[in-house]
Amino acid sequence: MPLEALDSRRLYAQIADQVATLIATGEYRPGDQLLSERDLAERLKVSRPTVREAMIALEVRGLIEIRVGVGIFVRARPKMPPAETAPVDAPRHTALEVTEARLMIEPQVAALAAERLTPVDLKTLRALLKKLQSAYDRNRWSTQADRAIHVTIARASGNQVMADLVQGLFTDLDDAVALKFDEHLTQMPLVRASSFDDHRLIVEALAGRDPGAARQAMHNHLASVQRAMLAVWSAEPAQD
Amino acid sequence: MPLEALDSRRLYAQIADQVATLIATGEYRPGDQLLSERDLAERLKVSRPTVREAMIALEVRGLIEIRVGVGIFVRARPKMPPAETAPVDAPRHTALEVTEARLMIEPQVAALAAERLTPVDLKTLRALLKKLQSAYDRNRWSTQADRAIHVTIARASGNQVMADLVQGLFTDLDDAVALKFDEHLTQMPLVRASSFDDHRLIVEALAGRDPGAARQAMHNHLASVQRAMLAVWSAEPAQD
DNA sequence: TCAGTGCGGTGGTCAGGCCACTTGACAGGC
DNA sequence: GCCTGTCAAGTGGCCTGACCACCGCACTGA
Repeated sequence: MPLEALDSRRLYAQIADQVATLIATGEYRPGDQLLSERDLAERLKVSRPTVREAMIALEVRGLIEIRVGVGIFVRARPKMPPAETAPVDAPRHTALEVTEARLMIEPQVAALAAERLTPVDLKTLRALLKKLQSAYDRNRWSTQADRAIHVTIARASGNQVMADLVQGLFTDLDDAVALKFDEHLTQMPLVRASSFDDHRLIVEALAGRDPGAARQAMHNHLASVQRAMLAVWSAEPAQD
Repeated sequence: MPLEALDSRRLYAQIADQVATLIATGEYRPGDQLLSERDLAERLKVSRPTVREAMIALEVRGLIEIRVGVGIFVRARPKMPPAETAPVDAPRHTALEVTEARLMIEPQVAALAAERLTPVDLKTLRALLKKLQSAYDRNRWSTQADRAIHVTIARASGNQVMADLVQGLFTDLDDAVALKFDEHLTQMPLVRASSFDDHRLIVEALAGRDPGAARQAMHNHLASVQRAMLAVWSAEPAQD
């Protein structure tokens, strides 16, 4: 007899594992709503604080999303095991925050890139712009080309740190909310037109090796993205 | 500008981040014992369950270890691959590049923080400044306090993305080269004096809630760090 | 028809309490 | 002197019961 030592583990961990298993096996599918904390507590014969601890553990692990006043939902998890360095709350980086961050960073990066970019960089940018245009001409939007332009500019700055940072920001945007915003872009011809023009101006400023113009162009672009985002948000608050 | 919704983050997350920052900046070192849950609750003016939630979040992240009946301890940093997007090879980010990146980012962050910082943030900054001074008075330099000031400012900006970014930059600096540079700081009274003064001016600008002054002060500081770095580099070329 | 509003459910947080565990001091037995 | 058992203090584990802020939605009145 192995002398007890069975479930000496803390209750919250046992519960968290149990739910994690249900998610892993597909019993709970992305988007599903879990029972409320009160119901879970009753069902599992534990107190609500203990359930909360388990939920927080799962949230930190990125498995669930807790929406205040609404409920607890299974998160879509397209990505790998979350690194421990990851921030505490799961959805903590909102699209709005990322945009604000981009607004602070990318204009500087663009200015630096204007001084340092190579002919190869410029060629790449022009190709991407063409790709953007071809989508635009078909009344569509190429998110891929859009992002590629920004990342290329960051790489052209010659600073690996900034390049990785900018690329990392886009990873944060791989999110239901952000993707929804992209859809809006596709739907609104005016926004699309202005966004396309923004990118054209940015590349032109870079081609002219004019740091000030590049900074300004990038700033204008992201500021208008931010405005559009706020408009969408206030007009149509949420919906998933 | 309606954008805010900063303090709406759950308490446990704020606490967890605060502690995580202290660990990241070296304020808390591996093996150190944290205050007891009860003491933390009292100190932070929150309830014990909230503290427990924060501790569980940190435990899940692998930052601390909770020993029943004993206390809570900072874990020795094992390995932890910094996210899947992070660079694979090690020394890819040089200290010089990181400094250039900081020069582009932190002045903006400081400006934002000047508009948004809370009285608590300011109190924290003043305490850190005092710590910096006490080291300075003994002809030494407190790298921990230095870093903590920068990270605190980033957190005070209210933008989690920027806060995490800045904190991440310091992780990049945990590097032989960077540490060597820090040693140089310790050795050069003039650099030390100027650096101390820089931090004082930055905090003053923040206290005055003057975004322009804060941006300028931060820029001056990092620019002089960059200059000192370049001087050291050219004077004593290689050696790694 | 549609903006306004109230209500029920949900998570967020709190206060206070009891329990089990760990540790270390200390007294008693060898 | 050294072991051993006891006991008290401190810590985390867990519970109860409560109040609040927020969200969604049905209902209501203009």
